[in-house]
Amino acid sequence: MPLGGATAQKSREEPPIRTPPPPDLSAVPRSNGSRTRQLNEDRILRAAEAVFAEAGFNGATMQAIAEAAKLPKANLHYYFGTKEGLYRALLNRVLDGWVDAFDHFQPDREPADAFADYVRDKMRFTRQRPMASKVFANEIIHGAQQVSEYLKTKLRHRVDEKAAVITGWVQAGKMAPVDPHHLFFSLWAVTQTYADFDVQVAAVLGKPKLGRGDLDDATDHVLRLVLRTCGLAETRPGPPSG
Amino acid sequence: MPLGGATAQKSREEPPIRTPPPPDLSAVPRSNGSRTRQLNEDRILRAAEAVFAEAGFNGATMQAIAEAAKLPKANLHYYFGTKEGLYRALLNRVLDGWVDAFDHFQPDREPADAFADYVRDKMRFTRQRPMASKVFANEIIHGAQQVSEYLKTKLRHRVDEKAAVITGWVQAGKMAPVDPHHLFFSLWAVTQTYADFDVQVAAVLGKPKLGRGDLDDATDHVLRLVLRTCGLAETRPGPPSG
DNA sequence: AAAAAACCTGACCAAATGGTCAAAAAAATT
DNA sequence: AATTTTTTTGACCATTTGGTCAGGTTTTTT
Repeated sequence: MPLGGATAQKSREEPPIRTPPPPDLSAVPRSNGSRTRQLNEDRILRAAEAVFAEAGFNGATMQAIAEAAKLPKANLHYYFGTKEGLYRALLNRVLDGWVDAFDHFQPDREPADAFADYVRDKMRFTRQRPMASKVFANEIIHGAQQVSEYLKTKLRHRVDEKAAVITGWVQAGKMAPVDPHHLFFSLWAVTQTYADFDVQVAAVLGKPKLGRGDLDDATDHVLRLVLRTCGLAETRPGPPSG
Repeated sequence: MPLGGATAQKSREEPPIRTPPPPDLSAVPRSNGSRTRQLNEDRILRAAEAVFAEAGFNGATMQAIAEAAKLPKANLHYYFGTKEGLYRALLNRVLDGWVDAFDHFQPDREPADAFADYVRDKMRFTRQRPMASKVFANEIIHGAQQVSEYLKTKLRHRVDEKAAVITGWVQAGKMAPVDPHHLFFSLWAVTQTYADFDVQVAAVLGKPKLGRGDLDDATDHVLRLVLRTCGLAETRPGPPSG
């Protein structure tokens, strides 16, 4: 749980009565498992994902999210406190699915299989939740204010860990030498570009909108690119006929 | 000149008098070459690039841009009319430098050289004007409202043209078969990721901020990736010793 | 069924923000 | 030097927007 959740209220002025400082629960969303709460939070987060992806943090309005969720605006504030609270909760959710794909990199696996699985996972995510990717991309582009801690600790360690696995493969002669960190950056870039920059890709391909077939082509291409980069696929330098 | 310039005013309500529709000058910035004008527009655009990159279109405020440019806010409106006008002018400027790099792809060149030059150009741009890249990325992520026309026409044709060159190389047996369009998407992705997502890259590398050395490493890596993908570099599958 | 807790929401703010304008200063032109 | 054009700005709006709140409704607990 990398990020904090919703805070309920904050008074503008400190009340004169010094109540015993409540334990700082600001980091733990007080989501008792209440049925309605669960349902509504999910509904709001879904709406927020779409609106934040489309308009960015500042462009998104609580009103727009409320309308997308078909709930009154005050309701969002009830569950998430502030706009930032909602945003953080959303980022949380997005980030959760982010690191999991790393699990494919196990020392005892065949590199080619691991990369293939990883790429396919990423591309599947791109297809299924392009909005999530955009929200994340937007956050990073604008300085990662909310997630920089996460990047510097959890993500970094995770990457270091898996970079070591790749280094191991290289040293075992199982794949061509590649800078593992930069390899990850490239993997993220080439897969997420189909979510974040979908409009550009579609425009250049002359399609009104990316379809399943396009994403399949993209996956094939990316797969080839990665395997060749790692020396895991023959690159017959000539026309397919010869 | 892919995009329009500044529009001066727009009335909220249609006046009852049907004045003859004025010739649509909305697309032509009335920038006479006045010395001060040239100077101030440039100054404002530079400030705008930084602010828009950092905060996105909606997050950026005219006030903030004015302060960055050290000019009163009303001055920006004098030169660019509206916030959108300023934004479009900025995008214009950014886009100008975007397509030029394509010139490296000439049929009679050695593929390896063309790709190397292209990648180096892109990486140089990433290093020198990361803000510009971010402004552009932001625009695309949020639907490319202002540049979709440009993407669908000028950029697309340019890419098609150069894709043909690459196809030619493949058919001549000068490089491994690759989908040229997707290859471009990958080229853009892996190079621009170092501008757009610099914060993430730095965080994962454990640096406070990307330095020249990091960008050099990145360039080496990307170069290798591209050449291997195109079958233009031997991928000795083993440790550097063997 | 009564009490408590959780939930809902219309009506309201205060602040921020894009944009306007008129009058003055500076530059360019005649 | 007079006149015209361009530039400069402080003061000023109208609108938007995040956030609050009180009082009511529903659900859960006892």
